[in-house]
Amino acid sequence: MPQEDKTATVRDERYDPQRVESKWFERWQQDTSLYAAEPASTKPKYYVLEMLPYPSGALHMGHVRNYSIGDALARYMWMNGYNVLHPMGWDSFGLPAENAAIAHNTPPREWTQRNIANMKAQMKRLGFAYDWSREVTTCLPEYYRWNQWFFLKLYERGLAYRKKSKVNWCPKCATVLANEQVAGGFCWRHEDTLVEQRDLEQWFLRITNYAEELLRDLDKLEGWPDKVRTMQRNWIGRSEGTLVDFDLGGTVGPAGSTITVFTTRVDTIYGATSVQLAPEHPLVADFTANNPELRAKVDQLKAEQRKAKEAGDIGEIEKHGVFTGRYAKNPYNGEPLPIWVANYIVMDYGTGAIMSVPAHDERDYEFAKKYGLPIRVVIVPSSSDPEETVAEPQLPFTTYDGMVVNSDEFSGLDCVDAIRKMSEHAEKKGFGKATVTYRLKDWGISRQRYWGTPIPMLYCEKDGIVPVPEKELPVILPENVDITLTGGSPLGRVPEFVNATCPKCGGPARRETDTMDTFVDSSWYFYRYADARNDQAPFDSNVVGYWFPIDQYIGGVEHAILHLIYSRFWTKFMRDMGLVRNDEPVERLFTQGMVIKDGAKMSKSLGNVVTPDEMVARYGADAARLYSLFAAPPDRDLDWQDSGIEGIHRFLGRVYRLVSKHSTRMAKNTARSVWEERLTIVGAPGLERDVQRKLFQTVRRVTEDFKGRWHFNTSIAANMELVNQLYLALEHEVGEGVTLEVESGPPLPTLDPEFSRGVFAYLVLLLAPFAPYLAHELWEMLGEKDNLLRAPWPKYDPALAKEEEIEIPVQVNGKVRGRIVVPADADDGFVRDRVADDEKVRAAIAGKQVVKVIIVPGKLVSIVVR
RNA sequence: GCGAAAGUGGCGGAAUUGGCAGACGCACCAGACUUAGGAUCUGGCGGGGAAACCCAUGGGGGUUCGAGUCCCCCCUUUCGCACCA
Repeated sequence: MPQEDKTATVRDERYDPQRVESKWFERWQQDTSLYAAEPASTKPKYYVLEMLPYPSGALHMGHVRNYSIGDALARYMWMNGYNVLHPMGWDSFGLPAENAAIAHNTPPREWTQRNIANMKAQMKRLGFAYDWSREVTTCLPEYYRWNQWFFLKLYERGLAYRKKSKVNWCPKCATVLANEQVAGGFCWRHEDTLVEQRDLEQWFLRITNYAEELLRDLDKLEGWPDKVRTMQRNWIGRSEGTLVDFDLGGTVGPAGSTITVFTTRVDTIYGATSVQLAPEHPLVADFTANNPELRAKVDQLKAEQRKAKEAGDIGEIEKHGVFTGRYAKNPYNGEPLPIWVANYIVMDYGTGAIMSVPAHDERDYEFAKKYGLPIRVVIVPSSSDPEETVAEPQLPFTTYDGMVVNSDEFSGLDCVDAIRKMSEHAEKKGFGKATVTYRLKDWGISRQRYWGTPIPMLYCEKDGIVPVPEKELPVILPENVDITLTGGSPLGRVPEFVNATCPKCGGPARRETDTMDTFVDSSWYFYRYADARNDQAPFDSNVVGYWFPIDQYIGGVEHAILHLIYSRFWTKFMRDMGLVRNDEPVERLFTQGMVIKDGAKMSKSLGNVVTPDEMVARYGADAARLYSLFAAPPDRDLDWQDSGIEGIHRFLGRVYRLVSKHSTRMAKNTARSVWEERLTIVGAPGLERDVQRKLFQTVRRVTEDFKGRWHFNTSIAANMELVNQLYLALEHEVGEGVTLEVESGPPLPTLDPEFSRGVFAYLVLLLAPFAPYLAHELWEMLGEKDNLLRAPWPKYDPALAKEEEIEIPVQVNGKVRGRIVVPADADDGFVRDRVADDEKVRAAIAGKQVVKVIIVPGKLVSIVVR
């Protein structure tokens, strides 16, 4: 800092984020290998990942928050000597590109590329430390060819199959949705749009093959939030039960001659007094074929169920049913049971048919009461005293804690035993078996849209379904496709694409025109980062073996059952084909809260949006990042307040002025080992000791926040406290009326130059993960030559962080009545003496009898008197 | 209906294992420096009271020398699941 140039000095001492940040931005632009992970290293590896964004056009504050957390962690791990992999990419296939294309007449690829360029520039301006040499863009053939390759592998293994079935159709998306993409009957992208059911031929992935393992391994994911694990558990929805065939006594129609019922309580089957079918059950069509009256009633029930489902309250539907006039035989006792159709029985769970046991099921009880069906008790409470006559239980009696009665040879068994024995019985007799059902269904991945990975399959009149040979991959997504027309897959209107040659017979074949769900792209993208430029394989197994599993994954909880369950499935499939060795992709998962403003999620329609660009322009990237970490703990929702970032801006200015003022008065050109040793001196004098203690306390707090709870808001608060104390400490030495702002005047208070340098260097190191621009600027100002990014994280000596003397409160009968000052390690006897000396305490206990004295070392003294 | 999380000053939030409630920041008030201040520095800032003190962590009970923290009941908000047979 040139002393003779007054104006320069003045300008330099004012914190100007634009000046500081543009300087470092330029430097960082020059060095493309700055944040590159080392391919092989003796250092321990650390893979930190934030969920890749959809390139919608611009980053929003939610992104900034997500990436600020990840970036702070990445920088912290670098400073702790890890070989860090911190990549970024683009989830760049998907509907918005098509919709934008239709709205603005821009091809999806152009729109997407423009958005990527803009968002990448924003990320760089925000100073996120990504290894851009590993950038993954899912809409490029070099990426999606491996989607196609994986699809062929799945097909080879029977894990991809084609089937006609009822599928979810979103009229706004004009495409099919997976079950996971339907929320309460509505489209996950259009919360006001009801999903319709359509019969379509679709490609499915057999995720249900892994249902059991996906469920079981949740227990191993101890680094995941319980909330997410619970959501996945619920989604998989494992249920043990028994399938039982009820005979109709002859074929009714195409749907056959038996009703298969799923029940978790086969032990209650002797209490069944009817069979209930879902209105959509195939047999119902047979029953109503020649019975218009019944059909009308069934249609009514169907409509009621549909309405309730659409309203999202199928749980509260008023139960209605109609007797079909038919009977089915209970195979256990040969009893004919009336068959009903009921509006509360849904086709998409179990078999769509139940046995109704009013005595032991609340719903059946309610239904039976309403329609006057018989109620027969077959389970009674287990009695501890066998002599006692078993009382009639309060109905419905639904617990497993009971004993079976009135059930032939099964009478006398307890419920759990009975379920097992009765299932075995069914299997032996050939009318049923124990089974496990899941709520999880196979993953439908066909999409009738343009902007996605073409499914590499062919349809030949002679050879049927034929996969595209591996060597012909990728099947390139054609350009210049008219996507403005609706109805059917856009690719179907491109003859050059559709018309192909059958690789088996050489005859004409038709190409599959549906594209893949974009969740395919994101199911394995993080493996590609490990070996992003491989053109022989999706990745090299050994390279992936080094980096995986991901040590820390950070993203929004909204992907709890979509992306995160698909990714787990994909990993297990790749493991089974020998491509990866890990069972799970992610070791630790962190779900950050949303950014809200004025009590609502930021959205254009509410007009409460704050953009990163505005914030960067006004306060700089550091302030925007720091505020997004400071305003709330990362796992909670963040309430954005414009005035809050002002405070952060002020804080950064305070740090800047403090360091720049004192940088001229501290030691230069000394090695870290020198000032670090001076910093850790034992027996430092007054002011120095106060600063030293606070410094090491701060190092401890920030370090522990990184290791533990990730409450960066308190880490940053700790840094603020340190800065506040430095201001006061340095001010204090000068005396009254002299402030640090004075341009000329008496010399500022000086700490030992080496010590001083150490203090400020540590402060800068502590801020480096959160505010990299300012930290780099100050690091350089201090004359440090090492790369701050790899500079060792500060250490703390617990002994030096310790207070010598502490003030502890003295309570009398639970009220604070006095305070004593004692050495931090004072023993009980010493404390007792001090308490006895204290005037206020003496007054409080005067004339009373001391019953008990509790001394909590270092915390408080509690005296009980009577 | 079931399950989970949360409820603390005017606001965002601290208080990690039961031990001084309100760290840090915002807003506000006062002072300093100033031609000026929307810059900067310093101080104040839960409520009541002149004070001693008293009251206060959604409400009500309890355990304890001591409860924001543990237990029971209730209220509110958010999220997840929902006739799952």
